[in-house]
Amino acid sequence: MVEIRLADGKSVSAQEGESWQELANRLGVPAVAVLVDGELVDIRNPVRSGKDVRLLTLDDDRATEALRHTAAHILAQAVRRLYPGVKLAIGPAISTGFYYDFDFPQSVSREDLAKIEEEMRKIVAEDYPVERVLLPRAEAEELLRQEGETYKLELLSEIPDQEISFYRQGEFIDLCRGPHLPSTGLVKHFKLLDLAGAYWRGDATRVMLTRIYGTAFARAEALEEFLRWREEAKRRDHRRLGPQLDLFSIDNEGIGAGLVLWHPKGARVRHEIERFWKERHFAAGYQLIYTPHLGRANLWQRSGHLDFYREGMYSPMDIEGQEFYIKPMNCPFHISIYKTKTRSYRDLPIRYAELGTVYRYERSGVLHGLLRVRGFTQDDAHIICRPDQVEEEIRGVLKFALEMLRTFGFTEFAAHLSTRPVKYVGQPEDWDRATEALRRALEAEGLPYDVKPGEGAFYGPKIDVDISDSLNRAWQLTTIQFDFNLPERFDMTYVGPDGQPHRPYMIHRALLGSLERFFGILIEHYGGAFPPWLAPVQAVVLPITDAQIPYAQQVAEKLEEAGLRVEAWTRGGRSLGHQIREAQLQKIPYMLICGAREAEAGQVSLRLRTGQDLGPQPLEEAIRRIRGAVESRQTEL
RNA sequence: GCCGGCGUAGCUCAGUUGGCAGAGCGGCGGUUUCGUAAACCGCAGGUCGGAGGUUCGAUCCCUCUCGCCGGCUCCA
Repeated sequence: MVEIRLADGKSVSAQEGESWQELANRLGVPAVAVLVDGELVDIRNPVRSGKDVRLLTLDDDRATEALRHTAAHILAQAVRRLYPGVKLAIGPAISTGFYYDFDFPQSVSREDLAKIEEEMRKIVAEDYPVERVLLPRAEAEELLRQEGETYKLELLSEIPDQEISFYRQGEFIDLCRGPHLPSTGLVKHFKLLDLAGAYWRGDATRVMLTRIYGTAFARAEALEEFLRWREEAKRRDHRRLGPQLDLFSIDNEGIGAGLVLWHPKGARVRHEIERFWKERHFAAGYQLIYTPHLGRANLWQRSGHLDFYREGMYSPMDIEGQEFYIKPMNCPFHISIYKTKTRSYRDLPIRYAELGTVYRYERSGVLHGLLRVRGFTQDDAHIICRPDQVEEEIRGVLKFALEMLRTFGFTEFAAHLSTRPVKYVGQPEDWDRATEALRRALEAEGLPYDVKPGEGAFYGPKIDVDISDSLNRAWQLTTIQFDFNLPERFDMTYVGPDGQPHRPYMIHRALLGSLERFFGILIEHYGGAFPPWLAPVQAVVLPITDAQIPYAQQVAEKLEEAGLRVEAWTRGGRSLGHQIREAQLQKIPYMLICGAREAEAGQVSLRLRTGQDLGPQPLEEAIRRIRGAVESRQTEL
């Protein structure tokens, strides 16, 4: 007998060898999968004891993974029917749906997706039961060999088990771990989305397969919502909004891929970001520094970059017989400043901050608007401190980071703590102290985090903070990393109370990541409609007829005197509706409308970007409102 | 880099089964002076991404090249 404790606290007992399906039937639950102590399990599997067992029905979000996995199999089955000779690779469920990788005998394009989807609908209508089949290893191998599934054979060779699980639906059978839904008829709401190349096992030295992406949901509304979400993401794409709002451009042919041109409006946003960033850094005890873009080969030799980071660096240039490299990182320069004199324990902590522009080689195919570029400015800083200061410093940085991100309108965070990998430098005691400091800082801030064991860099443990944007997409921004490598390599020291040299701790951190990437994320988060303090143009003055042009100019001057970024649209000949539409498309937060009545009374009619009409009011009142929103750096108008 | 798709006016896009290159928006000139998301008329604007080839003739077909978009393990 097996004792099973259900989520509602009740316990049930089941026969040894009984399946979850039989148990669910006995309890009258229309379950399609099971969650046993947090692990998704196939409903056909034999029962096992568990402390927290949930029988999942189709509409349970936690069953979605099984639903999508089954959808992937239906895709593979359809492709098999339509393209004899195709070989199957892998087809998992992913966070946004599922995919399946194929080796097609012929080339397949997007236009073929409709045909494949149609075949999938037939398979759903045919409603095959999905059976789990356990085969002895030899038989499994024989089956795959018969089918010519060379990729599956490779996967099989890596499975240690002697009994191999397959899933069968109709004429289709696939090597698969599961779990799956009980039948294909349950996959009602799905759509194929995309087609792309993907290396077998993600390895660029191996063959290129064709990957078909799709998604599936239990409810039609959820699928529709997902498709709407995708459309919205497309609409907010910073690569579309950037040129549209005249924020930036990238001239691949004229200048080079991955190199960003900041137009006046984008540069204004950047300036406001930098201004705020510097103000806060000074307040937090950082010292601002500037360092060059080039450094001699021996610098990069000593830092180890030439040994470990060469593929990310550009070829050296020759200057009077000396090799120079353009910098991929700022650290060696910061360290060089530290080393210009003897440092006392009393001098620490030292916090050097720089908006440092670096250049890194990225393969052409991975470049992506502002999010992945070859030249970018890191909001970099290095904290050099004594062992007894580590904890306070880390807490300070984390708190500082969250404060800054909140000001930019991000409120949802998730952190990751990455610990010591197998290959590492430095002393284990240092690693432990550093890791503990990171952990305690996360707890002090009440930040939810997960631990990624062994995921730290070879030179130190780290915290990464992801934000989630207005479309619920996660972006990694802040990173706080210990470095036990460079202080050693550069022999950084401070003189302790004992008069002896000691090795300081060095913490490397970036809060926003890079200004380019952060700007791209901001554009998408706000859909180009920046909060007033960041908006390149904060207000626009619109004269209703040409007679109000002089008044509009006066109004604009008043706003300028109040320190606001304002445009007066005085070219004339445009209807109010036209001007409003224009201002709306440019996402200018405030529109000050001047007609004859307003000019007469020294008023303006205030319209917000949100479409809200606040009506006529004294000019001073409008200015007060706008200044208030700007100075408080609030996200609302 | 690799696989698939795509490059036509400043922008969004039509189009030609190989025969003088099209619209809307934007720009410019004029008319209109207008109350909360597009007034009206006219004009200019193109090496049809680039190079080579096939052809009487290429934006269209072929080859190469440059660039863009989607993607390149969330392990069966």
